[in-house]
Amino acid sequence: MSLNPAQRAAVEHLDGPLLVLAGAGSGKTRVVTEKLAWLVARGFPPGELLAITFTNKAAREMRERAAARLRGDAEALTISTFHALGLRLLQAEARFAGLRPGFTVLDADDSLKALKELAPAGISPDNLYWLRQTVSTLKNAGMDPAQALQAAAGPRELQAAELYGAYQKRMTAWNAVDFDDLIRLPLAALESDESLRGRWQRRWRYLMVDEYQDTNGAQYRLLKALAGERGAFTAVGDDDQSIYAWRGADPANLARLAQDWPALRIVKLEQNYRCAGRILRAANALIANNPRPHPKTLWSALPDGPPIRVLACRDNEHEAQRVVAELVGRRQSSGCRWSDCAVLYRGNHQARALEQALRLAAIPYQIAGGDSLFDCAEVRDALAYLRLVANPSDDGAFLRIVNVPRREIGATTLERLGELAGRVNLSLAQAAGQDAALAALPARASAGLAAFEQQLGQWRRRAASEPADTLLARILDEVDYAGHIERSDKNPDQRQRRLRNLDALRQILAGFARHGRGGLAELTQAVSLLSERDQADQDAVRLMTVHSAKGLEFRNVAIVGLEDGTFPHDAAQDEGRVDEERRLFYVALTRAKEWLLLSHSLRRRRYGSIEACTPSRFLDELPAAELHREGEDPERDADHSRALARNHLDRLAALLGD
DNA sequence: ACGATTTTCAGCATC
DNA sequence: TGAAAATCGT
Repeated sequence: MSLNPAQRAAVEHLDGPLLVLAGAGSGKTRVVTEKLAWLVARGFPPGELLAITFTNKAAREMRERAAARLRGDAEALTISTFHALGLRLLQAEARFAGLRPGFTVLDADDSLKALKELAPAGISPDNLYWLRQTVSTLKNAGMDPAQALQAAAGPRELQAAELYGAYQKRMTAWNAVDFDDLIRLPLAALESDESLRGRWQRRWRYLMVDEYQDTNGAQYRLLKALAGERGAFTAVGDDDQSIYAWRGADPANLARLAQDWPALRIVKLEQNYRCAGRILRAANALIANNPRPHPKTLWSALPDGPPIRVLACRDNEHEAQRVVAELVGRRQSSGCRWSDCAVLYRGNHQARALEQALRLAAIPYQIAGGDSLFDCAEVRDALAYLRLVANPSDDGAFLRIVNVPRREIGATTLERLGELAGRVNLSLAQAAGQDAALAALPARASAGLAAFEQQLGQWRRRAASEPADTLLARILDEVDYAGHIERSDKNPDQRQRRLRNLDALRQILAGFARHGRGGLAELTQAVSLLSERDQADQDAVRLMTVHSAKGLEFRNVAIVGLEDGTFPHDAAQDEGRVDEERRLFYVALTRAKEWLLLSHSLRRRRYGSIEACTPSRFLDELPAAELHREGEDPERDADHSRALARNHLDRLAALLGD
């Protein structure tokens, strides 16, 4: 299949900066991979091409597509998330950021803990939340603590700036950075040092940025610093799919491109290769209600497809049952797999009713999103052990596991140890290895600490020769972590799950170790950036929020909970936020390739009480001619019950057959 | 210091 | 409604 004219123009434009406004399903990933291939064909060494994405998943997918297209050349490409790129810069230029090699990358949880300790005692959660948000905003504006202090406009801002300073001081002491620093510190280094900037600008001769509309201020400046005057880059994005403003994404970065590079060329990709004609017309009509600086009209050469149906249901249980019944019917009539079906919703809690209905119907399902492997306490504990082995100054890791499993080292001991460590400018783990510090503590406490320190020393010696996964297994065994799980968790299923999680982590580490390069420090740094969810390729209906469906496509899509207050969400009252809700609904609609089902209920249980609700205003923005609105239909429900029963019997027969 | 009970609160979620 | 945090009672 060849490229269409717009795609070709995007691929072959080399003369100056390019912004590709890629509509939903317009073959954006294809353009990116083709462009990489084209650049290589034009004589760009693959090692000097850089493609930036936002998620590890997107990076992995792009790497796969590039490998399929470019074969061996793909290995030399740099395909990386913004944060992994920042980490790479920071590892290479650690001293510019005042870091020692082998620094730690703290995840959100650990950095919050640090912040909490530095905030005034007894601070209200609201205030803490605000402070954390503000510190993060300051960092994403590229400000350092001194600049933040200068810019502080009121007493609250001043408090935030002071907290930022204390926090950053602690991070330096820990030889640690947080996620925001992975952008901010390389950016500060590049912006302040011209020769450094020149060096990195020469390192990559051409840049590609995916999902450009999701960039925040700091990411934009990083891109600008790397691209430099010559503007050798292609940014690919879709302003109509900008749904992360609440997370700091700044759509104004689109306009900023044209300001900073007047030679910017804009190419629109408007042919959609994904959605049936009807679905696309509905999506176009909806998004036309938004203010749009670069209006696009998507068109599709695909057939119209089946009608788009709108179900009015009694309540959300009824809604879930009807949607599930429709999926059963759709599967039977179209012969699709369960995994061709997705049910999308606005908020995670809406999954519950669907889950119940699917379980009742014995249909396999898979809930995407939610908790990743790296959110589990046991995995975080295990990583903390490795971090501490790799980096004795990692106080965060030390505090996390010094008493897990129990070593009779309580808060009082740690406070004393902290004091002593601070006085001689050592980390907690280092202080625990000093006789002088130990002598100042009660005998029982110092004995426990000394024993722990000794164990650490042994692991550290092992770490030189042993791969991380075996080392981890050894550590967990020696501290009897299994026993700790046994004691702390009463539920046997939970215990099983925890052990499995640890095993999964070990396999990930083994995978990393097999790929070779890097010591334990590099490895723990890299792992802390992962948040991969194991997406087994099972044949199951996908349940997910619209946000997590972005970038995906399914033959059959149901969107539930289309009620005012749910979608658009209550909290999006002011117009600007309704626009983003509308884009979100636009994203939801354009996930569907063939079949689209929309549903809303007339009553909804909300915070315990039941209330009546009206259909989403977005439904009225869709062209009525493309919709089949259906109320309750007892006859159809009866049909569906029969279909469900048949489905049960089929499954039973299949089970017995095996 | 811990487990049981009461109160509170409610969005999406990347690295 | 239900989960998580806060508080109570030992």
